[in-house]
Amino acid sequence: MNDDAMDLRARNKRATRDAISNAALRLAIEQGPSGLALVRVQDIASAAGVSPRTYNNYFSSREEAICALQADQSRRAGQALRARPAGEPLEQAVVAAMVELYTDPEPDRAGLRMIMSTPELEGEALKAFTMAEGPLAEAIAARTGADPARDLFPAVTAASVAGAVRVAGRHWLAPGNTDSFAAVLTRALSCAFRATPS
Amino acid sequence: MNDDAMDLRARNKRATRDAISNAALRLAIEQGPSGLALVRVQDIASAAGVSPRTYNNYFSSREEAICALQADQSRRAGQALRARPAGEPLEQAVVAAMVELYTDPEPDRAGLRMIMSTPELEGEALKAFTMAEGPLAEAIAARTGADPARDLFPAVTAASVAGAVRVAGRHWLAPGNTDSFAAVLTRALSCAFRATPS
DNA sequence: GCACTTGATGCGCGCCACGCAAGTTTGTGG
DNA sequence: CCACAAACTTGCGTGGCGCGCATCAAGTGC
Repeated sequence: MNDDAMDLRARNKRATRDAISNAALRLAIEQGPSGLALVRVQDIASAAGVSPRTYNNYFSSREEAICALQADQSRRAGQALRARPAGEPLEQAVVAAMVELYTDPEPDRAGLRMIMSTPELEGEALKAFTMAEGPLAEAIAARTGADPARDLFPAVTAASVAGAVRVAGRHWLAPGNTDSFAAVLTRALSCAFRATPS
Repeated sequence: MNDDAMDLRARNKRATRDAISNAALRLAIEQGPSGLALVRVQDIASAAGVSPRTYNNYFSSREEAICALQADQSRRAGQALRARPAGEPLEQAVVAAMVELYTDPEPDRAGLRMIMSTPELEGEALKAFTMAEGPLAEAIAARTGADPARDLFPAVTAASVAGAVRVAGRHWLAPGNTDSFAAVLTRALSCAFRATPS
C-alpha cells in the first residue's frame, strides 16, 4: 500500500488512476451538480494528461471516476477497525475507527456535496459508501468471533455503520450546520448502535 | 394509488411503465447476470410492445428499468410502517411492516439474484433499496415525535433498516439457505436494532 | 543487453440518451 | 355529439460513450 512497497509499474498505475480521479472530481466540482453533463470524458482525460482510451482502461464511466476517491477511502474501513486495540469494546472501536478514517483530513464540502447531492451520481455514491461494508463486516466478525457465513450480525452492523456515515455526511452538508464532521459522525454512529432516540 | 383512483391517462402510463420494467427484468433474468449486455434497449421495448423512444421516456437506462419494480416496492416502506397500529413499539412495528412489505409475495429468487448479484446493476440496486430510507425516516420521525431536521435518529434508523433488508436478501440468496425470507429478514432486523451478536 | 510482460494509445464499431417535431389518443366544454 | 386542448407516442438525427483490437512504448527478470 505504501508507495515504496510496490514496483515502478504499480506506482505509475496508481499515479495515473489518482490523476484521473482527481481531475474528474475537480472538473465536476467546477461545473457543479447541475452541469455534470458538461464534463466530457475528453476533458477529464486531457486534464489528467492521458488519452481518452486510457481513462477508459481505469474507469468505465465518468461517475465511477468522480467517486473513486470516496470509494477508496471507504475500502479502508476494515483496516481502520483492525487498527484499533483488540480489547476495546466494539462500539467504541468502530466509532474511533470511522472518525479517524473519515475526518483525516476533514472532508471537502464541495467534493462531498458534489458526490452526495448530484442525482446522476447517486448510484455511484452509494456504491462508494457501501464499499466499506464488506471489509468492515469481516473486521467486525474477526473482532467478535462471529461466523460470517451463519451470523447476520457482522454484515448488518457494517451496513448500519456505513448508513450512519452517509446520513452524517448529508446532515453535515445541510445548510446552517456548524458542527465538525467528527461530531456529527459520532452522533450518527451512536444512533446506529442504539436505534433509539438520542 | 388504486387503479380506479386515477384517470385513464394515469392508468395507461402506469401500465406502460409496468410493462416495460417487467419486460426488462424478464429479459435480464433470461440472459442471466453474465449476459446483461445482450439485453438491448430495442429488445426491452419490443417485448413491452412499445417503441424504443417511448421506453426512453420512462427510463433513462436499462439498469433503471430492470430495478424499477424493486424500487417501487421500497418506496412503499413509509406507508407500510404508517399502517401499523400507533401504539405498537417502534421495533415491533418496523419488523412487522418490513416483513409484510417484502414477503408479500415471497420474493422471486431469480429476480432478486439478478438484481443483487450483477455487478453492472449494483448502483441501481443500491438506489432501489435506499429509496426506502426517505419515507421510512419520515414515518419513524412521525411515530416517535422526532424532528427530522435536528435528530439523526430517524434517518440513521431508516438506513440501518434498509441495510438490514439488503443483507437479509443477500443471505437468503446464499446457496444452502432453506429459511423463508420472512425468517431471515426478522433475524437481520433484530440485529439492526440491537447491534450486538445474536 | 535481450526477450517478455504490461500498460498506453489510436481507430473503429455498435449502442444509447435525448432534443425536436410531427402524429395520435384522451379528457373537456359547449 | 363534436371540436379543441392537453398529454402521450413515435421517428429521426446527433453527440457521446464503452470497449474490442491491433500497435507501440516502457519496465522487468534473466
